[in-house]
Amino acid sequence: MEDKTQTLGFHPLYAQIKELLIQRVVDGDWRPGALLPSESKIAAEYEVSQGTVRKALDDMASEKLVVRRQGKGTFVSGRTSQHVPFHFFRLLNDDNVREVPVTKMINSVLAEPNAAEQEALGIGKDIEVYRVERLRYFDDEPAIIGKYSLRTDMFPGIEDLVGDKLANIYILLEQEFGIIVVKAVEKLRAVAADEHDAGFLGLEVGAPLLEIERISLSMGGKPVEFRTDRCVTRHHHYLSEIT
Amino acid sequence: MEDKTQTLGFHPLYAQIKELLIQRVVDGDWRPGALLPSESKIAAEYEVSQGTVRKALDDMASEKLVVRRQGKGTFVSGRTSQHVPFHFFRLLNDDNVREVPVTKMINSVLAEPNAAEQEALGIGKDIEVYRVERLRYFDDEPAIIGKYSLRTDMFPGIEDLVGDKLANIYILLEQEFGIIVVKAVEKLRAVAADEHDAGFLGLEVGAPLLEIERISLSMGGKPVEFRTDRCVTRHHHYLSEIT
DNA sequence: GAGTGGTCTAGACCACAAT
DNA sequence: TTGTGGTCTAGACCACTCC
Repeated sequence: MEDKTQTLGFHPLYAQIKELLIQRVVDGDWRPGALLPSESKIAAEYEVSQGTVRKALDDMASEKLVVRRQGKGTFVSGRTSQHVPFHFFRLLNDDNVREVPVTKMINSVLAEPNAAEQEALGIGKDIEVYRVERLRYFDDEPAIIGKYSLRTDMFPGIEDLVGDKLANIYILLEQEFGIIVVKAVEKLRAVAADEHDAGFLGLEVGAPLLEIERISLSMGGKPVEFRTDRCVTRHHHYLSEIT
Repeated sequence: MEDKTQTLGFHPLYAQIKELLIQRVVDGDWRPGALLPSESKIAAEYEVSQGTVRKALDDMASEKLVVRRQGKGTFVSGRTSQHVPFHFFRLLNDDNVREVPVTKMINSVLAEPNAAEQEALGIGKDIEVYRVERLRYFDDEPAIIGKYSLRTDMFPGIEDLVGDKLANIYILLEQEFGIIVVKAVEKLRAVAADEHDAGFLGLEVGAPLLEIERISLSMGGKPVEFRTDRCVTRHHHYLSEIT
């Protein structure tokens, strides 16, 4: 590491180290859940002090890109290795408990992306998406009807990975493709159930539903999934914490 | 600062410093927006190294309790001094722009708290709440009907501070009472408009509305406000970012 | 006991803001 | 020029995990 000072757009050393480390994860050098080299080894490799590496890793830990454990080491983030399989799932029941829904796939298709998918995923018509529609139950009651779309350029052959594996899509993306989803941006609206919703959810047409549109972003910052769910919020709510 | 090592429930020095500093803000030693002493002065006062103070302040900055500005100093957080007056307002229009609504007060009352208010604010019947109902407009269209309740034990005389000041309640709480709201926990549901909602919002009964229940927490961790809004999401949505 | 991350310290220098 | 926070370094020691 040279070039420690540069007045134009000053870029600290630790930030450069951080970017290099992130790049290596994105490139697949270290898979989700993998153990990174120790601080001192990384410091030696890049010829900086241990404190500088520490700042880079602490930064990454605060963004949940890695997990640090005293006495063990620093690990690439991963839903698999952590105990948070439903990290992005914000629906709680009225006792403030996160129930895990039972999922039933309705259908799936490889298709040219529609306008919404193109915009959300930042792709053109030339890249197909794999679109899955599914119904989810709480306590044998249908509660969520929705679909998600995955880009096939990043996930070739995704359409063949059917079955149980698709129950938790993020674990699948990690295990099969080494892609780590680190952030989700959601837009929420109240909508009236249409005939399609009402039929699957056992409601009257016009019943209020909570619509959740989600764009999931990988560690590299790329949008990888576009999802739309419509949820019955009679006995559940969406939890949002603002700080 | 003595007692630097203690095996049972090890509590690092910087965490102790952090707690002491927070307590001084909560106690009103430093008002919202105030300039804190420099790192070196704090370090000298508590007889620790500057690095330890730095860690405490960095921690506080990451929780948005203080704002650090190179060359100027460290400031107690405050919506007033910052440029984020609608920090907790998550409704955007469909162009992803945060419009500031026009607010019209409907009524206000000092009252014994109902069950929901008691639970949300963690108070008993003995502490009255000041309850304000209001209607908010986007582009002259009524869009949000709701009410908030403030505990009168923390905000004595709040009922006399009517008018413009109540448009932004959090700035009022900072300026008049020195209370800094640092966190909000919101529960969202889709509900059907009742006659009351429909009348104010110009909708049919049964129209879908996004209900937002909010509990606001002060820097000391006390719940200070309980709010319930019902929002028309025809041209707006609620933005939630999950990391 | 060896290795890891976590804490604490001390000092040098840089970038930024105000004077 | 002075004072602030920001970066970088080097070293000592502590707490945790595993062998």
